[in-house]
Amino acid sequence: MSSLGARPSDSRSADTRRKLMDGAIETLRARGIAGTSARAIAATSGVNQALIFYHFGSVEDLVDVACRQATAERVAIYSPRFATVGSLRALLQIGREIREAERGAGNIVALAQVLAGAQQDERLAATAQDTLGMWTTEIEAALTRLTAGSPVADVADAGGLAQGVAAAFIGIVLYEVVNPMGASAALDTLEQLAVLSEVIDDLGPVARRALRARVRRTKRTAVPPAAGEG
Amino acid sequence: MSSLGARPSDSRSADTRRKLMDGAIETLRARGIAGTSARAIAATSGVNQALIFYHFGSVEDLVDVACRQATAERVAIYSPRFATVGSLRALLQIGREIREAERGAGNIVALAQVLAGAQQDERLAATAQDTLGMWTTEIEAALTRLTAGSPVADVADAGGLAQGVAAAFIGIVLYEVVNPMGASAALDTLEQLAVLSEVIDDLGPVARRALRARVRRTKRTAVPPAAGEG
DNA sequence: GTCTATAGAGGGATAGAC
DNA sequence: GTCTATCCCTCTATAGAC
Repeated sequence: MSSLGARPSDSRSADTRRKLMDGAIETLRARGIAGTSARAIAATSGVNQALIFYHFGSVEDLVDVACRQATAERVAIYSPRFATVGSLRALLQIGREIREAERGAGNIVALAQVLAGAQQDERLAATAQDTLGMWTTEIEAALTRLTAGSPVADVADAGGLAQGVAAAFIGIVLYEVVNPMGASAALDTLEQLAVLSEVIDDLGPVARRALRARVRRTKRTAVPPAAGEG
Repeated sequence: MSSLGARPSDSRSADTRRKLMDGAIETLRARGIAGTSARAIAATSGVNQALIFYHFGSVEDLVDVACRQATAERVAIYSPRFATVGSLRALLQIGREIREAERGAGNIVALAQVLAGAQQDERLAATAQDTLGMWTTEIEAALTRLTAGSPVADVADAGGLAQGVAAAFIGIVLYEVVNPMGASAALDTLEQLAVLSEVIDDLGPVARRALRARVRRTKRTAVPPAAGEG
């Protein structure tokens, strides 16, 4: 109301908070979990270092809030596409686009860093669980819808598959910096496995029934030991 | 020869180097890439901090040498099994056992930390590339052998699949701390996808030929867009 | 709400005694 | 080859001026 005196929800304050949250993600991306210090975030944000503690209490708290916010925004962008995607390959295509977009903006890379830090820090573990959960929820819903009635659904439950896909995605993003060609090949392979599932869905009813029966039978058998083992 | 005066290759020196290499891996596992300092490694190893710089030059150099050595030793243990494994499911079973064994010793967890650090550090990137390469070489050889003549080989090249499997494995190991149940479900799902490939291999020649033709056709078609997209 | 300055802990790396 | 002691840097977090 008054032109002087900042209110708690002042736009200047909100602006500072926003700059720090963006700066935290950018710092995670560019300098990793080990390099994400209060000083580094402040420098990236163009904000005084002491304001991190004034607004968020600690660096960890800032990282937590920033990741939740950034991930929620990213997921919201892709959510309509997850909800309407028409095939497993198209789902993987969304994955490719997210990966491409993230090469610039870098939110997945930031999440990967948080996940690495989560191994030693319960605070970061909670952040990682919740933010990754935002993605897996979308993926699981899409997978459930797309595999309904397919023999693939007999073989893999959507929840486990979604978590596996998300974890694999993180691994591939990390691996990409080390070996860009390898990461590409890995994604191509995932896509081709999706082709396989489409092919299976397109089989005639007779072949499909035979396949389904065989899946049930094979799932019950033990893993055959390798040659030379007891 | 003489009982006094340490030679360069003295057993005491070798012992110190060994303690530091083991300590570096253990520190990576327990405290993460961010917590792997010279002081922390020295404390874990029970060795004076200054000896890290005397023997290895820098902390990064020690981490590099330690990872290469530890990974080579681990790979050597599993190499005979990779070489004789008889099915994709049995291959995944090896993966499960490695994961179980690593939960205690922690070499894969250490590699995951190096991979996270590799995003910002070229030295660690080289370490990560080479050590992960030791694993993917084994996996690729096994996959090439196991998918020879199978329709799966038409769909996924062994190199890309091996890199994808290794990257996914790292992702799952990282995810495990955050969500143990989810990581288990992810591995179960991978195993069940392997079942699917066995089922495909067991199809009769007619169904197999049809499958193969359809794979070729589908690989050429574009991804159908989701509803509501341009 | 934002800033400067600083306390106090921990970091890499080295000098020099033994 | 090993150890102590130390330099100088960066870190988190806070106190206090504005």
